[in-house]
Amino acid sequence: MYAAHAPETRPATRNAHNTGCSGCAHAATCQAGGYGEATLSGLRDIVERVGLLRDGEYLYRPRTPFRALYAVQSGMAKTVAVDSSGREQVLAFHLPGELFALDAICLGHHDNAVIALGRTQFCRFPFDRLRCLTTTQPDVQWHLMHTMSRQIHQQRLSGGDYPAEERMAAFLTNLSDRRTLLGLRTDHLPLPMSRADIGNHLRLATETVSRLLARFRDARLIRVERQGIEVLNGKGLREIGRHLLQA
Amino acid sequence: MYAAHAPETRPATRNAHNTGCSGCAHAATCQAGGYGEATLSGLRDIVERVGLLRDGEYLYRPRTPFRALYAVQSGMAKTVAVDSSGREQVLAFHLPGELFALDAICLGHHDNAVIALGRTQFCRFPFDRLRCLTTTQPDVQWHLMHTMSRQIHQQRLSGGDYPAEERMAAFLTNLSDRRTLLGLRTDHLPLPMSRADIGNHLRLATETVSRLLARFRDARLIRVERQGIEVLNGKGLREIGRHLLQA
DNA sequence: CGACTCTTTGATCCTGATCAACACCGGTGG
DNA sequence: CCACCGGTGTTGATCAGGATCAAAGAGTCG
Repeated sequence: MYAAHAPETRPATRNAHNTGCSGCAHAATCQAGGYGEATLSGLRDIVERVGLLRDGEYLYRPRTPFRALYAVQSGMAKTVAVDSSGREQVLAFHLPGELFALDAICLGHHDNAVIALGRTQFCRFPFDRLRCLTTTQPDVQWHLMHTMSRQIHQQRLSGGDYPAEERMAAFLTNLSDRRTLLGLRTDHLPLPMSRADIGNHLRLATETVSRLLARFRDARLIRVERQGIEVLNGKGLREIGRHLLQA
Repeated sequence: MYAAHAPETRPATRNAHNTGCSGCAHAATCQAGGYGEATLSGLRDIVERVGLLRDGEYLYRPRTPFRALYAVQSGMAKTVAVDSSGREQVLAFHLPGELFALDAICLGHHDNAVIALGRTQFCRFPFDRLRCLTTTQPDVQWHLMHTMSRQIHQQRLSGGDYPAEERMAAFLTNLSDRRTLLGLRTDHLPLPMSRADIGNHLRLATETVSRLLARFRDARLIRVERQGIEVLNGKGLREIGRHLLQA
């Protein structure tokens, strides 16, 4: 609950006409609106901007009606599910351009929460408009399906039964790879989430996260900072996590 | 490897005109072709039947080009991924009517295998025809998206960090619930997969699977048989796995 | 029947969780 | 400016859930 101190927020939603994708640093690689720039331009017309949200603020909460898909525009966010006993599970961390809330389509409402990690802005794709688009533009439809397929594919990796060290290394390498796709630096990985969040996501105790980072530090693989790490030996890190990667 | 003894098979593919969905016991509840019977009839025209495959035979293997989506028609199947070190991971078990291979859409090829558990028949939906359908029939498109969303949603459950006993109970209850949807008996659950498969899927050693089943037996929750279990107290089972269920 | 595989049960071990204590940082107010 | 304070991160000591090792029982198929 440490990062969820903010009360229910109704963040400002501005129309895209003010802030189109043309000014977005990730427009070219955005999984939500990007890819073929000309062909998918329909998406750019329906996108809205949400935010700015600050650390710990909610984009949406469980039991909220499903109205739109989202992507991070800048910053970072986490998806958190809460089970019947109140235990939280960090399902994913989202980087700019990565589409989420796809799981809510079949339910009609969100059954998990999305919370900003640090100052974060979002792109919002109203679903009714999206449905109109997909019926008229087959490539938008195809693109969405592609994205959903990718998500089904990716999730399978996180289920595996691998030692803690390998899961940790794979997690960091995966983050690095996703940043590469976005054209961001990979010698330094910001980790705006808490150690508890990382541990929860990887099924590890926070103490174990600390210890593993310390172990990687002692092996000269990384330099540990409070809100991130500096990658000294990405190859070595990838080697440790290789079994979990690229499937 | 015990259940993968069969050599590469080229199972007979018959056209649907011979064996339409009208004769299928699961037509009404089939997640692939069913739901609205009249509206989605387009799917019925493109479906082909594959099989009969026997225990351990492959429907497809990794690195096979992606040409179609599949569903189980009768019997049961498992999806198995193999990582770079050769270790296998059982990603899912498939019951009749459940669509799979959705993860291959984004890759263009299958990166895991589907293997029959006992005598099993499959429905095959050629993807090029499916794409044609979705462009002309919005409800087919919507249906597919719905199914993919559901799969994204479901998978998140299997990632959680819960004690072995809860995972096992949740697994059995989940199987039971899925059978309920299909209108099948739930007082007896066939388990045509090996204990090793179950354990792999749940991140448990086969010995632990055995011990947990024995524990449930001693608690009068189930009666253990070789290829399945008899459910004596489904409520009790659900109670143990409640944290993992229904999210 | 006999060879083989799968399952069950028991004994021991080990990875990572839990418990505990301390260090660090950021903010607040004296 | 520094003392204080609460939240977060690190490190050490102990514990336990489930893995692994080992061996015997139960189907299955020749």
